[in-house]
Amino acid sequence: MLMALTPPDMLCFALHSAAQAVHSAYTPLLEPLGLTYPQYLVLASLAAEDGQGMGQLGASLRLESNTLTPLLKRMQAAGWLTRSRDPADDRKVVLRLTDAGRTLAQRAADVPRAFAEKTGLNPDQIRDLRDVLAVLRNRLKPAKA
Amino acid sequence: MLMALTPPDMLCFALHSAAQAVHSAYTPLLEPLGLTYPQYLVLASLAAEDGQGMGQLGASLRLESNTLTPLLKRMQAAGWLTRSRDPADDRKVVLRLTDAGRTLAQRAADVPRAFAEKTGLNPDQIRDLRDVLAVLRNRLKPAKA
DNA sequence: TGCGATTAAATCGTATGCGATTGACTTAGG
DNA sequence: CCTAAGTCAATCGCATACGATTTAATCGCA
Repeated sequence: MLMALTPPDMLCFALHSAAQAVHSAYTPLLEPLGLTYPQYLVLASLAAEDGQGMGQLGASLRLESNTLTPLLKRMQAAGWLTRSRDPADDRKVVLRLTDAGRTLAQRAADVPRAFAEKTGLNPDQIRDLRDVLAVLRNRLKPAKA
Repeated sequence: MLMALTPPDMLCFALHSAAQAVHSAYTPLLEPLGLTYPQYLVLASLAAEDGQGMGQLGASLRLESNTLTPLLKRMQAAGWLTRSRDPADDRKVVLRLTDAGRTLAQRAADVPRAFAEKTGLNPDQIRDLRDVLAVLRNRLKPAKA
Protein backbone atom coordinates (compact mmCIF):
# COMPACT_ATOMS: atom_id res chain seq x y z
CA MET A 1 0.00 0.00 0.00
CA LEU A 2 1.02 3.59 -0.66
CA MET A 3 2.65 5.42 2.22
CA ALA A 4 0.91 8.65 3.17
CA LEU A 5 2.89 11.82 2.63
CA THR A 6 4.93 13.11 5.54
CA PRO A 7 5.31 16.86 6.14
CA PRO A 8 8.77 17.16 4.55
CA ASP A 9 7.26 15.88 1.27
CA MET A 10 4.31 18.26 1.31
CA LEU A 11 4.14 21.52 -0.62
CA CYS A 12 2.05 23.02 2.15
CA PHE A 13 4.75 22.34 4.70
CA ALA A 14 7.49 23.66 2.42
CA LEU A 15 5.53 26.89 2.14
CA HIS A 16 4.68 27.03 5.82
CA SER A 17 8.23 26.43 6.97
CA ALA A 18 9.80 28.67 4.32
CA ALA A 19 7.53 31.51 5.40
CA GLN A 20 8.63 31.00 8.99
CA ALA A 21 12.27 30.92 7.92
CA VAL A 22 11.76 34.20 6.08
CA HIS A 23 10.18 35.63 9.17
CA SER A 24 13.13 34.56 11.29
CA ALA A 25 15.57 35.99 8.71
CA TYR A 26 13.78 39.33 8.90
CA THR A 27 13.67 39.45 12.67
CA PRO A 28 17.33 40.37 13.27
CA LEU A 29 17.03 43.07 10.60
CA LEU A 30 13.87 44.58 12.11
CA GLU A 31 14.42 44.05 15.80
CA PRO A 32 17.02 46.87 16.05
CA LEU A 33 14.33 49.17 14.64
CA GLY A 34 11.74 47.97 17.13
CA LEU A 35 9.56 46.59 14.33
CA THR A 36 7.85 43.25 13.93
CA TYR A 37 7.46 41.78 10.47
CA PRO A 38 3.77 42.65 9.92
CA GLN A 39 4.44 46.11 11.31
CA TYR A 40 7.20 46.49 8.75
CA LEU A 41 4.75 45.60 5.96
CA VAL A 42 2.33 48.25 7.20
CA LEU A 43 5.11 50.83 7.39
CA ALA A 44 6.32 50.03 3.87
CA SER A 45 2.81 50.21 2.51
CA LEU A 46 2.06 53.57 4.12
CA ALA A 47 5.47 54.95 3.13
CA ALA A 48 4.54 54.29 -0.49
CA GLU A 49 1.00 55.61 -0.10
CA ASP A 50 0.18 57.63 2.95
CA GLY A 51 -3.35 58.25 4.13
CA GLN A 52 -4.63 54.78 3.23
CA GLY A 53 -7.81 53.52 4.82
CA MET A 54 -7.72 50.45 6.98
CA GLY A 55 -9.82 48.54 4.49
CA GLN A 56 -7.46 49.32 1.63
CA LEU A 57 -4.42 48.40 3.70
CA GLY A 58 -6.04 45.16 4.81
CA ALA A 59 -6.91 44.25 1.24
CA SER A 60 -3.35 44.73 0.04
CA LEU A 61 -1.78 42.95 3.04
CA ARG A 62 -4.57 40.33 3.18
CA LEU A 63 -5.32 41.03 6.82
CA GLU A 64 -8.67 41.39 8.55
CA SER A 65 -9.70 44.10 10.98
CA ASN A 66 -9.36 41.67 13.88
CA THR A 67 -5.62 41.46 13.15
CA LEU A 68 -5.06 45.01 11.95
CA THR A 69 -6.81 46.89 14.72
CA PRO A 70 -4.51 45.80 17.57
CA LEU A 71 -1.43 45.87 15.31
CA LEU A 72 -2.16 49.47 14.25
CA LYS A 73 -2.92 50.49 17.82
CA ARG A 74 0.52 49.25 18.86
CA MET A 75 2.11 51.23 16.03
CA GLN A 76 0.12 54.27 17.05
CA ALA A 77 1.24 53.82 20.66
CA ALA A 78 4.84 53.68 19.37
CA GLY A 79 4.25 57.05 17.72
CA TRP A 80 4.71 55.90 14.13
CA LEU A 81 1.25 56.63 12.76
CA THR A 82 -2.06 58.29 13.50
CA ARG A 83 -5.50 56.72 13.24
CA SER A 84 -8.36 59.06 12.47
CA ARG A 85 -11.87 58.71 11.16
CA ASP A 86 -12.68 59.71 7.62
CA PRO A 87 -14.80 62.89 7.92
CA ALA A 88 -16.80 61.82 4.88
CA ASP A 89 -17.55 58.37 6.33
CA ASP A 90 -17.20 57.93 10.03
CA ARG A 91 -16.95 54.15 9.72
CA LYS A 92 -13.59 54.34 7.97
CA VAL A 93 -10.23 54.75 9.68
CA VAL A 94 -7.51 56.73 7.89
CA LEU A 95 -3.86 55.97 8.57
CA ARG A 96 -1.08 58.52 8.31
CA LEU A 97 2.60 58.17 9.13
CA THR A 98 4.04 60.58 11.65
CA ASP A 99 7.45 62.17 11.06
CA ALA A 100 8.90 59.45 13.30
CA GLY A 101 7.15 56.86 11.14
CA ARG A 102 8.57 58.30 7.93
CA THR A 103 12.04 58.43 9.45
CA LEU A 104 11.71 54.82 10.52
CA ALA A 105 10.54 53.80 7.05
CA GLN A 106 13.67 55.35 5.59
CA ARG A 107 15.84 53.51 8.07
CA ALA A 108 14.08 50.29 7.05
CA ALA A 109 14.37 50.94 3.32
CA ASP A 110 17.43 48.76 2.95
CA VAL A 111 15.95 45.74 4.70
CA PRO A 112 14.61 43.99 1.58
CA ARG A 113 18.02 44.19 -0.06
CA ALA A 114 19.69 42.74 3.02
CA PHE A 115 17.12 39.96 2.96
CA ALA A 116 17.60 39.27 -0.76
CA GLU A 117 21.26 38.78 -0.02
CA LYS A 118 20.49 36.22 2.65
CA THR A 119 18.39 34.16 0.23
CA GLY A 120 21.32 33.60 -2.11
CA LEU A 121 18.92 33.89 -5.05
CA ASN A 122 19.56 36.21 -7.97
CA PRO A 123 17.04 38.93 -8.89
CA ASP A 124 15.50 36.83 -11.66
CA GLN A 125 14.99 33.86 -9.39
CA ILE A 126 13.47 36.09 -6.74
CA ARG A 127 11.07 37.64 -9.22
CA ASP A 128 10.05 34.27 -10.65
CA LEU A 129 9.45 32.72 -7.26
CA ARG A 130 7.52 35.75 -6.10
CA ASP A 131 5.27 35.62 -9.15
CA VAL A 132 4.60 31.88 -8.85
CA LEU A 133 3.66 32.35 -5.22
CA ALA A 134 1.39 35.27 -6.03
CA VAL A 135 -0.44 33.17 -8.60
CA LEU A 136 -0.82 30.32 -6.14
CA ARG A 137 -2.05 32.66 -3.43
CA ASN A 138 -4.59 34.34 -5.68
CA ARG A 139 -5.85 30.98 -6.86
CA LEU A 140 -6.30 29.69 -3.30
CA LYS A 141 -7.67 32.91 -1.87
CA PRO A 142 -8.82 35.55 -4.34
CA ALA A 143 -8.42 39.17 -3.25
CA LYS A 144 -11.55 40.84 -1.97
CA ALA A 145 -13.65 43.16 -4.06
CA MET B 1 14.83 58.73 -6.60
CA LEU B 2 14.02 55.03 -6.54
CA MET B 3 10.72 54.10 -4.97
CA ALA B 4 11.04 51.69 -2.07
CA LEU B 5 9.46 48.30 -2.58
CA THR B 6 5.87 47.86 -1.46
CA PRO B 7 4.69 44.55 0.03
CA PRO B 8 3.05 43.23 -3.16
CA ASP B 9 6.47 43.48 -4.86
CA MET B 10 8.35 41.67 -2.11
CA LEU B 11 9.27 37.99 -2.16
CA CYS B 12 8.87 37.85 1.60
CA PHE B 13 5.29 39.03 1.36
CA ALA B 14 4.49 36.64 -1.47
CA LEU B 15 5.71 33.81 0.74
CA HIS B 16 3.98 35.12 3.82
CA SER B 17 0.63 35.60 2.12
CA ALA B 18 0.84 32.38 0.11
CA ALA B 19 1.47 30.42 3.31
CA GLN B 20 -1.57 32.03 4.88
CA ALA B 21 -3.63 31.24 1.78
CA VAL B 22 -2.52 27.62 2.00
CA HIS B 23 -3.50 27.60 5.64
CA SER B 24 -6.94 28.94 4.81
CA ALA B 25 -7.31 26.38 2.01
CA TYR B 26 -6.54 23.57 4.47
CA THR B 27 -8.88 24.82 7.15
CA PRO B 28 -12.16 23.69 5.54
CA LEU B 29 -10.57 20.28 4.87
CA LEU B 30 -9.37 19.85 8.46
CA GLU B 31 -12.09 21.56 10.42
CA PRO B 32 -14.59 18.69 9.93
CA LEU B 33 -11.96 16.41 11.51
CA GLY B 34 -11.45 18.77 14.45
CA LEU B 35 -7.82 19.34 13.46
CA THR B 36 -5.83 22.54 13.09
CA TYR B 37 -3.12 22.71 10.46
CA PRO B 38 -0.09 22.24 12.77
CA GLN B 39 -1.94 19.43 14.52
CA TYR B 40 -2.43 17.79 11.14
CA LEU B 41 1.32 17.97 10.50
CA VAL B 42 1.99 16.29 13.84
CA LEU B 43 -0.56 13.60 13.11
CA ALA B 44 0.89 12.93 9.65
CA SER B 45 4.40 12.76 11.03
CA LEU B 46 3.48 10.34 13.79
CA ALA B 47 1.36 8.23 11.43
CA ALA B 48 4.48 7.70 9.32
CA GLU B 49 6.73 7.11 12.31
CA ASP B 50 5.11 6.43 15.64
CA GLY B 51 6.95 6.76 18.91
CA GLN B 52 8.95 9.82 17.88
CA GLY B 53 10.49 11.98 20.57
CA MET B 54 9.44 15.58 20.90
CA GLY B 55 12.88 16.76 19.86
CA GLN B 56 12.83 14.70 16.68
CA LEU B 57 9.33 15.86 15.82
CA GLY B 58 10.27 19.47 16.49
CA ALA B 59 13.34 19.17 14.27
CA SER B 60 11.35 17.82 11.34
CA LEU B 61 8.47 20.31 11.76
CA ARG B 62 10.82 23.17 12.70
CA LEU B 63 8.97 23.91 15.92
CA GLU B 64 10.35 24.64 19.37
CA SER B 65 9.19 23.15 22.65
CA ASN B 66 7.41 26.36 23.55
CA THR B 67 5.09 25.79 20.58
CA LEU B 68 4.96 22.00 20.65
CA THR B 69 4.26 21.48 24.34
CA PRO B 70 0.85 23.17 24.43
CA LEU B 71 -0.03 21.88 20.94
CA LEU B 72 0.71 18.29 21.96
CA LYS B 73 -1.13 18.70 25.23
CA ARG B 74 -4.23 19.74 23.30
CA MET B 75 -3.88 16.68 21.05
CA GLN B 76 -3.43 14.51 24.10
CA ALA B 77 -6.52 16.05 25.68
CA ALA B 78 -8.40 15.22 22.46
CA GLY B 79 -7.34 11.60 22.91
CA TRP B 80 -5.24 11.35 19.75
CA LEU B 81 -1.84 10.66 21.29
CA THR B 82 -0.03 9.83 24.49
CA ARG B 83 2.94 11.68 25.96
CA SER B 84 5.30 9.61 28.09
CA ARG B 85 8.86 9.96 29.29
CA ASP B 86 11.61 7.91 27.72
CA PRO B 87 12.62 5.33 30.39
CA ALA B 88 16.22 5.56 29.20
CA ASP B 89 16.30 9.36 29.48
CA ASP B 90 13.71 11.00 31.62
CA ARG B 91 14.21 14.35 29.97
CA LYS B 92 12.76 13.12 26.67
CA VAL B 93 9.06 12.90 25.86
CA VAL B 94 7.91 10.06 23.60
CA LEU B 95 4.79 10.51 21.46
CA ARG B 96 2.52 7.68 20.41
CA LEU B 97 -0.75 7.78 18.49
CA THR B 98 -3.76 6.22 20.14
CA ASP B 99 -6.17 4.08 18.13
CA ALA B 100 -8.33 7.17 17.77
CA GLY B 101 -5.28 9.06 16.49
CA ARG B 102 -4.50 6.41 13.90
CA THR B 103 -8.11 6.34 12.76
CA LEU B 104 -8.08 10.11 12.42
CA ALA B 105 -4.83 9.99 10.45
CA GLN B 106 -6.46 7.59 7.99
CA ARG B 107 -9.46 9.87 7.64
CA ALA B 108 -7.04 12.75 6.94
CA ALA B 109 -4.93 10.79 4.44
CA ASP B 110 -6.74 12.24 1.45
CA VAL B 111 -6.34 15.86 2.51
CA PRO B 112 -3.09 16.57 0.62
CA ARG B 113 -4.63 15.32 -2.61
CA ALA B 114 -7.67 17.54 -2.10
CA PHE B 115 -5.32 20.45 -1.48
CA ALA B 116 -3.21 19.71 -4.56
CA GLU B 117 -6.39 19.90 -6.59
CA LYS B 118 -7.17 23.34 -5.18
CA THR B 119 -3.77 24.66 -6.21
CA GLY B 120 -4.40 23.96 -9.88
CA LEU B 121 -0.74 22.96 -10.24
CA ASN B 122 0.34 19.68 -11.79
CA PRO B 123 2.46 17.19 -9.82
CA ASP B 124 5.69 18.35 -11.47
CA GLN B 125 5.03 21.99 -10.67
CA ILE B 126 4.15 21.06 -7.10
CA ARG B 127 7.36 19.08 -6.69
CA ASP B 128 9.50 21.83 -8.21
CA LEU B 129 8.00 24.55 -6.08
CA ARG B 130 8.29 22.41 -2.96
CA ASP B 131 11.97 21.77 -3.64
CA VAL B 132 12.79 25.41 -4.34
CA LEU B 133 11.11 26.42 -1.11
CA ALA B 134 12.94 23.72 0.84
CA VAL B 135 16.26 25.00 -0.48
CA LEU B 136 15.35 28.57 0.43
CA ARG B 137 14.20 27.53 3.89
CA ASN B 138 17.35 25.52 4.58
CA ARG B 139 19.50 28.38 3.40
CA LEU B 140 17.73 30.90 5.63
CA LYS B 141 17.41 28.61 8.62
CA PRO B 142 19.54 25.46 8.62
CA ALA B 143 18.05 22.45 10.38
CA LYS B 144 19.35 21.76 13.84
CA ALA B 145 21.98 19.16 14.56
C1' DT C 1 32.92 9.87 42.19
C1' DG C 2 31.18 14.43 41.99
C1' DC C 3 30.25 18.73 40.08
C1' DG C 4 29.93 21.98 36.28
C1' DA C 5 28.28 22.06 31.50
C1' DT C 6 24.90 20.52 28.50
C1' DT C 7 20.43 19.12 27.06
C1' DA C 8 15.27 18.64 27.02
C1' DA C 9 11.00 20.21 28.05
C1' DA C 10 8.04 23.43 30.28
C1' DT C 11 6.72 28.12 31.42
C1' DC C 12 6.04 33.13 30.70
C1' DG C 13 5.19 37.11 27.97
C1' DT C 14 4.14 39.19 23.59
C1' DA C 15 2.50 39.39 18.80
C1' DT C 16 0.14 37.68 15.14
C1' DG C 17 -3.96 35.47 12.59
C1' DC C 18 -8.69 34.31 12.09
C1' DG C 19 -13.83 32.82 12.94
C1' DA C 20 -17.70 34.77 14.95
C1' DT C 21 -20.02 38.49 16.83
C1' DT C 22 -21.13 43.29 18.00
C1' DG C 23 -21.92 48.18 17.45
C1' DA C 24 -21.96 52.27 14.92
C1' DC C 25 -22.61 54.41 10.73
C1' DT C 26 -24.28 54.76 5.85
C1' DT C 27 -27.03 53.62 2.07
C1' DA C 28 -31.10 52.18 -0.46
C1' DG C 29 -35.82 51.81 -1.30
C1' DG C 30 -40.31 52.80 -0.72
C1' DC D 1 -38.15 60.82 5.45
C1' DC D 2 -37.46 56.59 7.71
C1' DT D 3 -36.38 52.08 8.27
C1' DA D 4 -34.05 47.64 6.58
C1' DA D 5 -29.92 46.10 4.72
C1' DG D 6 -25.21 46.59 4.17
C1' DT D 7 -20.49 48.06 5.53
C1' DC D 8 -16.62 48.89 8.51
C1' DA D 9 -14.01 48.62 12.51
C1' DA D 10 -13.69 46.74 17.04
C1' DT D 11 -14.01 42.99 20.29
C1' DC D 12 -13.75 38.20 22.00
C1' DG D 13 -11.88 33.64 22.09
C1' DC D 14 -8.63 30.41 20.57
C1' DA D 15 -4.38 28.54 18.49
C1' DT D 16 -0.02 29.14 16.84
C1' DA D 17 4.99 31.02 17.00
C1' DC D 18 9.04 32.44 19.31
C1' DG D 19 12.55 34.87 22.60
C1' DA D 20 13.94 34.36 27.17
C1' DT D 21 14.02 31.94 31.29
C1' DT D 22 13.47 28.02 34.46
C1' DT D 23 13.67 23.33 36.03
C1' DA D 24 15.01 18.74 35.83
C1' DA D 25 17.94 15.17 34.17
C1' DT D 26 22.14 13.51 32.00
C1' DC D 27 26.84 13.80 30.58
C1' DG D 28 31.78 14.89 30.67
C1' DC D 29 35.75 14.94 32.72
C1' DA D 30 38.94 15.65 36.12
